[in-house]
Amino acid sequence: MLDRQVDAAHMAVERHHEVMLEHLCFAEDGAGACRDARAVLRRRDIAHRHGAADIVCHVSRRPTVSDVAELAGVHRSTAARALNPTTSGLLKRETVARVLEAAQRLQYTPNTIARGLRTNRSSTIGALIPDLTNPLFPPILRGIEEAIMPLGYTALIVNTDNDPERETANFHALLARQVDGLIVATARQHDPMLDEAQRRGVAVVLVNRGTGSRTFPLVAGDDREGVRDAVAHLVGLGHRHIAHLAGPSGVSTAAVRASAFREAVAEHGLAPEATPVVECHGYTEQGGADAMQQVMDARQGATAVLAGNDLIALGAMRAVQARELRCPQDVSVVGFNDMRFADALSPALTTVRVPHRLLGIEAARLLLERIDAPDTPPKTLLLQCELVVRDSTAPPT
Amino acid sequence: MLDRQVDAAHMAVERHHEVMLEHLCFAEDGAGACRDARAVLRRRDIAHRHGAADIVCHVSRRPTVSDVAELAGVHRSTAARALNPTTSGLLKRETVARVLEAAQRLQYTPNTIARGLRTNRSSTIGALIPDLTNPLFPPILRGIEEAIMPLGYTALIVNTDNDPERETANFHALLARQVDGLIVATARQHDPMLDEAQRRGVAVVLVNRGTGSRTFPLVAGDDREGVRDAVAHLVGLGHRHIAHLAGPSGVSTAAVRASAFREAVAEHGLAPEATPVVECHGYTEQGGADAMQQVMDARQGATAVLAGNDLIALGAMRAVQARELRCPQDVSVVGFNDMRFADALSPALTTVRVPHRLLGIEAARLLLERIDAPDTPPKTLLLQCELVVRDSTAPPT
DNA sequence: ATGAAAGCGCTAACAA
DNA sequence: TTGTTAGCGCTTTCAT
Repeated sequence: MLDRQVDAAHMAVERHHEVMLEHLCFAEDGAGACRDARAVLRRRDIAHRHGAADIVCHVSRRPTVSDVAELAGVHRSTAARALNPTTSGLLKRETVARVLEAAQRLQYTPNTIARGLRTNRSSTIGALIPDLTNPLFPPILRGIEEAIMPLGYTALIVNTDNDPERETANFHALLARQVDGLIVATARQHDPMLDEAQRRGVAVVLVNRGTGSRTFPLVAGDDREGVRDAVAHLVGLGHRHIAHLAGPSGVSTAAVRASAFREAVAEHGLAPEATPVVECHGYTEQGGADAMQQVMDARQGATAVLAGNDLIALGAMRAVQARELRCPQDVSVVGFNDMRFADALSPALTTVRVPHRLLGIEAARLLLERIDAPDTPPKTLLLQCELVVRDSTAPPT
Repeated sequence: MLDRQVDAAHMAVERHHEVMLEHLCFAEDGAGACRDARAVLRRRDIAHRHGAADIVCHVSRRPTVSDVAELAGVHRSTAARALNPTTSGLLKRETVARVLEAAQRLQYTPNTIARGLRTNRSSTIGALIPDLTNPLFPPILRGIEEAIMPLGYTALIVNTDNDPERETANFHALLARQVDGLIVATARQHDPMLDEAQRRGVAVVLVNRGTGSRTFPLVAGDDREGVRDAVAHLVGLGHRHIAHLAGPSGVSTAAVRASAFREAVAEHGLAPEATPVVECHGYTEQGGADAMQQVMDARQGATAVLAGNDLIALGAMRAVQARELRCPQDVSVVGFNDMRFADALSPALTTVRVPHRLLGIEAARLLLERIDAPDTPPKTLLLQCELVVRDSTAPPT
């Protein structure tokens, strides 16, 4: 039909097609009356004038394998086999061609949902993200997408706003959609949602943030190493009073970075009094600004701060500038993550780059592995970080 | 098992439960052998030691309505009715209670996919986004989510990278998942994907970017007004040579803003030679930097530029600084969007704020409307923009 | 107020 | 190589 051969056989099939489409209309209006009102509402009656015959046919619903089969003159299952690359080898070439052509004509697209019901797989994974507007997460999602799309998977992405209630609601929404697995960027040290996931036997991979236990695979940056590099950089510049503006407790990255900070400064022989750790109430600009106020109010002023992440660093720099102090001349600031625009801030932020896109890619890979083999012991993958020195750090004056 | 009350009735139910679970195991290993290998692989055999009875039961698959019904001692359809708030009114209170309790005990979650197959709705919408790492889009997605989640919808989000091939592939992946509708932020003036969507009768709402025709509803910022305000601001500061760094052609926002720019400068009596429009090759920093070079190379230097968006503005400011010129003293720069961190750039960017989150909310509302009533004529909704004056604009020197 | 039964679109074991 | 058949989990009409 694609190549317009004009022979009897062709004409016959052509007629068959029209009849079938008419049949579909009847099915819709007659026997199909059992469909619910919605379906009827959704139907769009697109009229095609068909050549000389001048027959108007209503394309009233999505074509199914059965429609394709009928048009191709084969059985439903044969059509299904032809449409599936893995099974199409079992069929005669000519049959496959005929079915494929029919599918094309009808603009057939398989119904993944129906397939999923049968095969018990949705080819969909869920991604739980604390906050999409935090520039840290989009690259992770890009990585995830990059890894899964070639394999026919799609990601359902949900925000949790660090709100346990939203988190559970979203979690259940994802489960109800039969996701094959979950990538979780919202993990807390003690996380009831993850306990439930464990109980239910859902495949889960954590990204960026971990939990207290080793229950799930985790892909994260090697924060410990990153902190060590950052502290070495500051000490190398001559700083002896360094504060750490830690992320909120309960989040693993905050805990790891804080503990790594204490270790690192100790290694350089700095006393705890000269290296205070202040907890921010969130991985936010405001959190950073508030914490920085405290540091500046303290008796023994720090000449440098290591922020728990770039947003905290930004808040800290603003707090510094608000007091008519200058960064880096009066206070050096180091961030964490190297989020987008870290290099466009004023001053350009010295920070520890975490390979977020790669985090996403590896997490997705691990998840797909786990979906196929749920009982392999959970791996932890720490990806290398890199200190990026820009303009927010300088020797103390 | 949850509340350890020890009375006869409870025990009875308890036994029933165990029997049922055992039954499930048998079904899995015996008659259930027709399940495919995957399903067997996925099953997790969690062993519970149950008190004194010491019975080990295997929770081998997700509970279904049938399981709930069996445990509650009612028919499948009764259980389904009880579980559905709209139909539970038809049942005796006590029956409903019994079913609900059974559901709770089994940790039952409905299978949205199976429901969708039956009802022809997936309660899922698709969102096509050019690039998630462009800070313009996350707030739109947040808005969408905010509007749809309370109604039980979830969003499948895909990136297209402005690549038509990826776009079509993703489009079909979404269709295959039976999305109820699509929110499209990737529209081009002439867009084959949208033509196909039109042919297939998919519910679509455009957000931020429109097309040449009025086929689909559109929610966008009132760019024309925003541009007018920006130009008035620059003229008010005394600028008489203003360049526009336009977005890439083919994208509606670029065309609208450019045309609005020409209108606005004409209204202020500025000659076309004094108000050149340079097209950037992308809504990117690099695009902005390259275009700014051209402007600075031109004979008649501009004292101010209106950028097509904030990324272009950022690129422009960098190009200015790279030539040892200063912004705003030598060149004033105005952006568009007021993306996140626009206020943290150096200098803080004067820009036109577009209410992105609201765009998302309204687009989602419109889409839900359209899903229920596909034949209403498409509306266009332009939301008000607001000029935010910061430090990147000043009188010419 | 509840049960019986059919069917959404697809796949896969079995049969021919 | 292809057809037959059953069933995934859910909803919904019809019957009781």
